[in-house]
Amino acid sequence: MADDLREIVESLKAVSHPLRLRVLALVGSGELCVCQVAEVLQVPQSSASEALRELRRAGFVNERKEGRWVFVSILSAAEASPLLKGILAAARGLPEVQKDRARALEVKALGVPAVCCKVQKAEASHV
Amino acid sequence: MADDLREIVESLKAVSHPLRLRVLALVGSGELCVCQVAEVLQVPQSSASEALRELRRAGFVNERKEGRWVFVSILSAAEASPLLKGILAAARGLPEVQKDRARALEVKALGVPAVCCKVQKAEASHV
DNA sequence: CCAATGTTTCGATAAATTCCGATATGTATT
DNA sequence: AATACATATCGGAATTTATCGAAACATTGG
Repeated sequence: MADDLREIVESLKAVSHPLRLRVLALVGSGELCVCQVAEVLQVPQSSASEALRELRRAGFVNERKEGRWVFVSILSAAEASPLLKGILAAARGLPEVQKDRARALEVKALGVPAVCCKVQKAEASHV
Repeated sequence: MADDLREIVESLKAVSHPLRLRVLALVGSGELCVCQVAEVLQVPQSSASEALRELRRAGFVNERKEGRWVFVSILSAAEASPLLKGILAAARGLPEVQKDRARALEVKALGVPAVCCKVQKAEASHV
């Protein structure tokens, strides 16, 4: 994938961040839309969006648009790379990541529309 | 090794840096002393030392003192971790890293004392 | 003890990153 | 067209990081 030092450094920078690493690990366990990511991780929607943008630039994930929703998943080309494998393997064992995954199951069960409305409400009542 | 999100993020930050990644890859191909690292990578000795400190804090390398020299190598406990394996695998393919390794062979052939004196001289003539 | 030398830490400025509310963009629905 | 809604981007103050010469520290050998 990346055959240049700078590119790999940029990719590493992308995951050298608590939220972005959690997002990557979360997406690594299955496709999600942006609002689901924001809801699962309990962060502002703009933060989720920015985290995903960086992960996209790093070449780790890709997006699939469906109407106004954007679904994100691990880029299959990257899935084979030793680097991503190592990162995901390291992340999988973390308690925080496991909790996020459990929460993702609940959120997925609700369906996308319900979740996204919930996010909107959370934003509004955020003071 | 690291069983906490923050620790892994700190480890990733340590290698999200051109010089530090090069240093890690270099040490990954065999033990070197600090002055050799500085000479191979053509950086000030203090930069090499700082890079190694971060890699040590990240749990990737350890040191072995021999007189006034400090030899650094990959921490054997870390060598087994998927994360480090992935990082080293990704780095190995980079042209810059391969050049560094070729240069390391030359520098190693000179022996430690000759190299370290050379570094001193380079510093002095650095204007 | 003193000088030489390898390494580490400090200092200080410049540059990059983080964070999230506000705003903009694009897409469906009516 | 107008509204609603999901996502993306912007602004910009606060925090962190990078860099490397200078100075401090540690070890060896006279």
